[in-house]
Amino acid sequence: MYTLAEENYLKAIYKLSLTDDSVSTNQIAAELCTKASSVTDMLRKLADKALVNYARYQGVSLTKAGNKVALNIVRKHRLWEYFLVEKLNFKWDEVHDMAEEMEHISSNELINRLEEFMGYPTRDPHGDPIPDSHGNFRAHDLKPISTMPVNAGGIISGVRDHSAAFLQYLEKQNLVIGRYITVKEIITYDNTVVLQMENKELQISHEVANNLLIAL
Amino acid sequence: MYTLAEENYLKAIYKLSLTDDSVSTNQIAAELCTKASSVTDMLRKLADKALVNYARYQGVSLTKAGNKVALNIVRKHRLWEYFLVEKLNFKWDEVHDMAEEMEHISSNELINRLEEFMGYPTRDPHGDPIPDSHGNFRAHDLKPISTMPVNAGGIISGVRDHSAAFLQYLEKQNLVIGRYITVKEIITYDNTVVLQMENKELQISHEVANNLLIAL
DNA sequence: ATTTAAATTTAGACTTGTCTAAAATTTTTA
DNA sequence: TAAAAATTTTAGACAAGTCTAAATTTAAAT
Ligand SMILES: [Mn+2]
Ligand SMILES: [Mn+2]
Ligand SMILES: [Mn+2]
Ligand SMILES: [Mn+2]
Repeated sequence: MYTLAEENYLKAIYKLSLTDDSVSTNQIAAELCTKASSVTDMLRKLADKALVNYARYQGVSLTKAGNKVALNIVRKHRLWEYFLVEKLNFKWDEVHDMAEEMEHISSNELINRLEEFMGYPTRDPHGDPIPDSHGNFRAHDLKPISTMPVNAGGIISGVRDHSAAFLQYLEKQNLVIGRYITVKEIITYDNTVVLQMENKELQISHEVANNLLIAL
Repeated sequence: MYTLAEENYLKAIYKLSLTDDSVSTNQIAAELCTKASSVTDMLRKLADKALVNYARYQGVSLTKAGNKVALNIVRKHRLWEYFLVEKLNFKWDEVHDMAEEMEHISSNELINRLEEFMGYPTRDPHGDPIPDSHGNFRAHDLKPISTMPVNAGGIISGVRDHSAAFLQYLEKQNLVIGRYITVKEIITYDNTVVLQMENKELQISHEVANNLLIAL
């Protein structure tokens, strides 16, 4: 239905739209590791197909149709990531690039059957919600550990940084999805957070605390 | 590593090489539903990359390197088909087009894990052999039913025609992989073959008998 | 309110893969 | 073996997607 490039642009705009209302040409270029001029060309094409609202120099947003396409790609990406981790025993830091290819397999019937095969999971390995076949999902309220007060506790439920390096660090420290932690102390000097975990105490930098999400 | 187009050409040449020693431009064009001029262009590129032996007007064959690439694509195609049928409950006539896309997912680690997950199957849903990770497979000796003499028996083990229409017909008649049949009679008028199956007698046309394979 | 800087778009070019139409080569047939 | 037919290749064009460099527009700073 849509080309690989179109799908990647729509997904990038979707992702950037989560934090910004209108998305800029340069933001998209950075997200896709491409050049602003290439982005402009594609935005014209997507606007012609009524997938984005675009007026030159004014930024871009997804139309209803564009949002639907983007959500379906996100759905496929996250279901394949779940498959790779739960069925093929990959680690959570290994699956992104593979899912990046697999999300473009066109058949919706295939992805629906895969979803059924896996028992209708609602979160991918990184804690991100998996849209159902109608594009609906429950966006859970998460906040970074860096915003928690001393003595507050919660369950690790997501990450902001999906890089392999960060995920590997978390895994090593046992900071994985589902684990309960409490904030024991915040060191004012550099905002290092001292966490109390099940059996040990652990200090994490503000940077890490800012990228690790807790369920409200 | 290789583009989608390159992979499709290599696979087509591989397939055609099974019956012919040297493959012609027109054969490839027919196989890929493209034009002879497009094929010529690609053959030059593949020859530059040392994936095919090509001298203009002389036909083409795969080099060792090209054969290895082609076999890996065939391996992926057949493992994904097996997955779709055995794990996601698709019918054998529904999986080809999906596998046609999935065979281009690049990760070999992924396909090796998938193979392990499924218990190292050796045949795809259509009876075709699945090459292992080194490209080795046992090419079984099969012959069409149309070559069997009266009273000969054997196990249905493969098909020559992979079209959905043919596969659906076979399924309907219970002529599926693994079933034992004997040739009861051959009607000389039009070479219709009368089969004795477990519980019933069935007449199949010469055309069908020619596309349905029995293990020797 | 100008000037400067940053962001964005346009112009023009390039690559991959495809096509049609014409030319060249090989194969077939007479 | 020479003409006819079929196959294959070349020439030239096009669409998708990308890039660099230059021009335009918007935003920021004097
Ligand atoms: Mn991912
Ligand atoms: Mn994810
Ligand atoms: Mn197939
Ligand atoms: Mn098959």
